[in-house]
Amino acid sequence: MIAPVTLAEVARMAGVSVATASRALHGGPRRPRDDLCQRVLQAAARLNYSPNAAAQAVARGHTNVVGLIVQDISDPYFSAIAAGVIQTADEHGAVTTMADTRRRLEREVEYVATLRQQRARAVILAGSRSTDRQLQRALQREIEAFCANGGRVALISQRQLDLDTVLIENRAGARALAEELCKLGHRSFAVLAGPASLVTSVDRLSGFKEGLTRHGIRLTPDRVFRTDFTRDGGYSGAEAFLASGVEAGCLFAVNDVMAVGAMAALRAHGVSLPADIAVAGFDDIPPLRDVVPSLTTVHVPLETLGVQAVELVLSAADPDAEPRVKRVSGTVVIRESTPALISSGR
Amino acid sequence: MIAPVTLAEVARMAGVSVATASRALHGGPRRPRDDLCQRVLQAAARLNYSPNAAAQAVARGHTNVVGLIVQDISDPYFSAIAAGVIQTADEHGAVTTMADTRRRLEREVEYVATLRQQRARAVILAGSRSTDRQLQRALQREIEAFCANGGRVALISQRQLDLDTVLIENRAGARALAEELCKLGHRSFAVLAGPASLVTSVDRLSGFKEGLTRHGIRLTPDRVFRTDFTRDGGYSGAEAFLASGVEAGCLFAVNDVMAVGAMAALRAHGVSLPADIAVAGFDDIPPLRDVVPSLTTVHVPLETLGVQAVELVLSAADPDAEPRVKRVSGTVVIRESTPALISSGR
DNA sequence: CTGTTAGCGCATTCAA
DNA sequence: TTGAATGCGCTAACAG
Repeated sequence: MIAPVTLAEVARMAGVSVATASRALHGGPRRPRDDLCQRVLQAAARLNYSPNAAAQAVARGHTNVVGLIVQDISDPYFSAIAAGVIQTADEHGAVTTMADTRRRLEREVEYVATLRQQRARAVILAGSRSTDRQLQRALQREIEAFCANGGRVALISQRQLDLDTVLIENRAGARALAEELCKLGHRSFAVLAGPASLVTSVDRLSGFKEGLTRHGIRLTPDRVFRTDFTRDGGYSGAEAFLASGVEAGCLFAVNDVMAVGAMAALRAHGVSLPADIAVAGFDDIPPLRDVVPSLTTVHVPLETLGVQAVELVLSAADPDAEPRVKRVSGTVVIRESTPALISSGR
Repeated sequence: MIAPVTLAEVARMAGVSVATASRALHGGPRRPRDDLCQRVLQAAARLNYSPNAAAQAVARGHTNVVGLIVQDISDPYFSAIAAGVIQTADEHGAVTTMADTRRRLEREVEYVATLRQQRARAVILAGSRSTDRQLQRALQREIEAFCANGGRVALISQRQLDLDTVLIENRAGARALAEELCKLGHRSFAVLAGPASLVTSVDRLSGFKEGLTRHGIRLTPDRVFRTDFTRDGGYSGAEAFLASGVEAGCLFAVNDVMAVGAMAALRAHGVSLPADIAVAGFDDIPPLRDVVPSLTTVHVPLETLGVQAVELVLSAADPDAEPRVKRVSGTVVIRESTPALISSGR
């Protein structure tokens, strides 16, 4: 391992001081004379010089690293968000570092700590917040420490901890979906919900209930099946639903991956879709385009979520101004999985 | 932005020198006396000290950053690999930085350069190599510069540039697939291939041809449709196939996302699957579980690919020993999309 | 076993 | 405009 070329070597070859070399390379306001700049640039090129980002960070006091923490990068929900984050950070000349909690929310705390060590310029926490107070406290402490050092933080999900956030209107979206389904003539429902500790799941569930209530329908507890917030969770949840004997004309899974898993389970058990039962999801993840029957859902501009989070976190902002909130609403998209019921009388 | 707590402050509070504080925090062989360690640890805790990773990197001469460069993180192929990389890097105490070329292979060069600035410990290039000589040269130059500084590099795809690589046996996999399809009784084929500049596509196509040849079938050029290596590419490719009037009983898409897109197109044009035509893909991406009819493909352990790449790149290795190659073979998985033909006489 | 000292590579203030 | 000097936070030889 040959030691990398340093600024000093470039300066020497160019016959100038390191200060001049530094300034020439930066091209800022304090630009040296043109001919000197040329010499430095040439020397740098000839030596194949590459500035040491770590050293720059130490000297300058901050990095250009954006940390992204997701729950599961192989989930299309998160990979879509990640695409937006990576792309946008890159456009801003920032580097994206990624951590994956594998759905173990308590690990978010560790990762924020790691990012603090990296002196990341910002961290973006994507995914549902937890209802666990203890966890909230721990995360808050860690984030405060991070922010105390000048770091910026943004949440993609719910407003919590008083931070910049890209807020997804889960409740309103689910409510609207429920109403649309009712208008389609559906009257009996069952829901595949995620863990009670996930705010996203809680919000979507309660929003859905509200929507039904407006149409005089009450969703009894025995019609709510809790499982993992994943495709497999949807699968087993649907099986539980089937085994329960609950009669429902429409099954709402609180997110698309669960809905897709549920459809697979239903199909595997001889239920034909959408003839025997209607199914709806939430998120409108990209791969949904190829699901058959096409799935009714609530569209959320996932990639945009990532873009906005980066813009929020990278935009110059008063150190302690009010946290900004970008509200993102979902749009109900009715597709083949929830056909209108002729008997609805509409 | 309050300046972060430094080691010096911790040392002062603990009443020891920075060297001692550093050693106490590291817990290496040169551990200070027990009581001193305690004092340091306590001071660090009380001050909520967080070591400056950038400074450590500068002093130590290297980072613990692993850079991952993918073509498209929202493609399940890459997100699965990324999951493996992130997870494994984390287990090794390394941080993963991610770049996404958005399928513009020439950007790999830029990203390697960026990673060199970060003084990343290693970089992993996932995705097909290019057949473009010029591009190969540029990338090689950049990688050599990176390696000259002690960085390690691993490729996930094809052996190229004489580097450690997790090699996917595309040709053999495609060949085996073709043979299996023939054994199933299929006799007329068409292929949806990617750009001729992608080695992965080229290899799979030629492997497939070889397999057919062994069964006395020749794949004429008019039966090969070139499109993008994406879901949409598969969609439009299938449309081109349909429009061409080519008769084929089985359509092979060189990767699963293309196959899925193709199935959508076929279906949209009134072709029923698998009755009217058989379809096969390659990779066995996770979301394939929920495709109907289930897709015949060549299974590749994607997440494992990422794991192995990290292990390759993070394992102590002689600086200039022979590049290591981990061969990963694909396994043909016959599913519903390619039913056996009764008329095959088997 | 602990403290002192000298860098690491770079940005930047302060003189010249 | 340019250069010399200082500091960033930390690690690692070196010395006591």
